[in-house]
Amino acid sequence: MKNPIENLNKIFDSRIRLGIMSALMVNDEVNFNDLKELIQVTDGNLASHLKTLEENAYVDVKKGFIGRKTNTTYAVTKAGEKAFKAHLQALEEMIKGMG
Amino acid sequence: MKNPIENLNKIFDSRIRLGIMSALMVNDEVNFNDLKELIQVTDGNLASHLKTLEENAYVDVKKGFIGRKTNTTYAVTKAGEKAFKAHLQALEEMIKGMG
DNA sequence: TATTATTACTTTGAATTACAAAGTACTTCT
DNA sequence: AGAAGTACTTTGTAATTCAAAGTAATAATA
Repeated sequence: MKNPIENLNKIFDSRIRLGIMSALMVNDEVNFNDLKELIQVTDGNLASHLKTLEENAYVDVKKGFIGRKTNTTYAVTKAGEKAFKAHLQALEEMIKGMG
Repeated sequence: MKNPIENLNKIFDSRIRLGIMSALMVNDEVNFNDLKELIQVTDGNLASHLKTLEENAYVDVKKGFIGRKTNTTYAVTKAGEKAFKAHLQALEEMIKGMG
């Protein structure tokens, strides 16, 4: 038997970061408030998890406008997509290893 | 879009507890040292994560012997199996939600 | 024009969690 | 007798997580 968790990415241990990534994998971009609504976190908390993802270059920020209102949207980077897919792969292997 | 993480079990956010559960799902029972080897944790750390799982009634302890040596083995409970399967289900739904 | 609201944060502080290391009790092997 | 193994518990620290409050900029409302 081999270590079932060695290929899991520590960044994605956090359910909130998992949720963010999974939302960003589906949609080309998602704005701050929609993410907040979706994942049910406080804005401060969301901002700090997004920051962690940004620091790891898994997520990009795009500051824009809807009409005249500020609208910050987030999107996964290539690296983020790759890392997340690898994590899912590791999860699948862990589950498969369970026959 | 619905919250992708609401059905994830918080107990299984921890990679180590995930690893323990996944090892116990495959094998009817696994002893302390094999788990330690497999998951690569210190014994104190392993013991405390096992305790968390025991407290949640996801895991049972069986104290026995191999010859004359003490041998403590761990096994998933019915409840643990159910909870873990539900968690995996939630993960799968999260991934599937990603098309 | 004043004020209230909204967006997207940052900062602060507290609580929780995780971890390694050391200590313990019991047994077994040499 | 002494060393080693098993399965812990305890201790202390570090890291993580979180809510709440504060902030700055703009926009909507009265």
